[in-house]
Amino acid sequence: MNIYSEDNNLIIEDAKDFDIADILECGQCFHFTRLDEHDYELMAYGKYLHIKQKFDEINGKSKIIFYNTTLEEYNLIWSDFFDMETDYEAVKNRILNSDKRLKMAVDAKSGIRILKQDFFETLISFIISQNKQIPHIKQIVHTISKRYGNKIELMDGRFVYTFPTVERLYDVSEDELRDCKVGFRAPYIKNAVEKVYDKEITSEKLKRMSFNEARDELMTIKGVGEKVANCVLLYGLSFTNAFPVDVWMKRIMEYMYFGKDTKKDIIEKFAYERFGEYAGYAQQYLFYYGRENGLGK
DNA sequence: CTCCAGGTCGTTG
DNA sequence: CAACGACATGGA
Repeated sequence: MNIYSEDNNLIIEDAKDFDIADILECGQCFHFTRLDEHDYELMAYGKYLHIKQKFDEINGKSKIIFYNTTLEEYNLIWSDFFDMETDYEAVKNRILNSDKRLKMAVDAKSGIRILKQDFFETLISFIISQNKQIPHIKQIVHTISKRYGNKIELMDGRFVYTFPTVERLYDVSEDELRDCKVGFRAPYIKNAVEKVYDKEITSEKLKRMSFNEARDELMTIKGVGEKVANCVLLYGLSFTNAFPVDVWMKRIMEYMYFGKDTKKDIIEKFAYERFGEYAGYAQQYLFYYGRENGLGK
């Protein structure tokens, strides 16, 4: 991997196990827009990023362009956000040692990385996600950001909006939330915002807890069950053993391992026994691959 | 029109 | 505990 600056842009050449489309489209985040093939803009940690990846047809190597980004900003935010310190070749080896049957999924979606997203944004986003399709979730996250986030003016004159802080959302009423089309989730969001605002729940405290303690703590929030808690643990708190089981993962795991209707907590336990600390990564390859290929119908 | 979506809650058996 | 309907909203 080779990093350098060029015309206000930051360039990374030969990044291993990195595909910006896989990373953003695999269902772990919602606050981004696809501009073109491997060309995206996204918001995270109060920043806007336009990122584009070009692949060399012959050797398969790529060049990633972080537009208008300094090395300082990359080191401060994007390196962590994109989990650049993790060796995904080692991750894949561990997963495949646990089960060779994931080879199809891992090979097909080999550019996935588990983003280290902001805890609060991840919590609210996945409360919204329940019983909704991904395009709807994205739409609602964009609406909430546009109404209550910070406005950033881009160099071309366009405006983009960061996800709001907990302090800003604290002043937003349930009716105003409903007007963002969150429906019956409005009181759930309210409850989550209050607990985080009051510092009853903080990412620092959760990160110091064991996996089970942190999950139980998250589930004290109304509207946060096992699945949403697992998503927050995996995407927003770096608990890589979290294994969210939604309708898709249930279908996929039943198709691959059980062959019959199986309860979600049995599936989750099975995954942890098989993949251990790497269960979260395994889940992401399976979810994205299985969903795209309709595994388990 | 009916069915379902990266679920969870409250209520019954 | 396990099972089941309700819950907003929008797209197929």
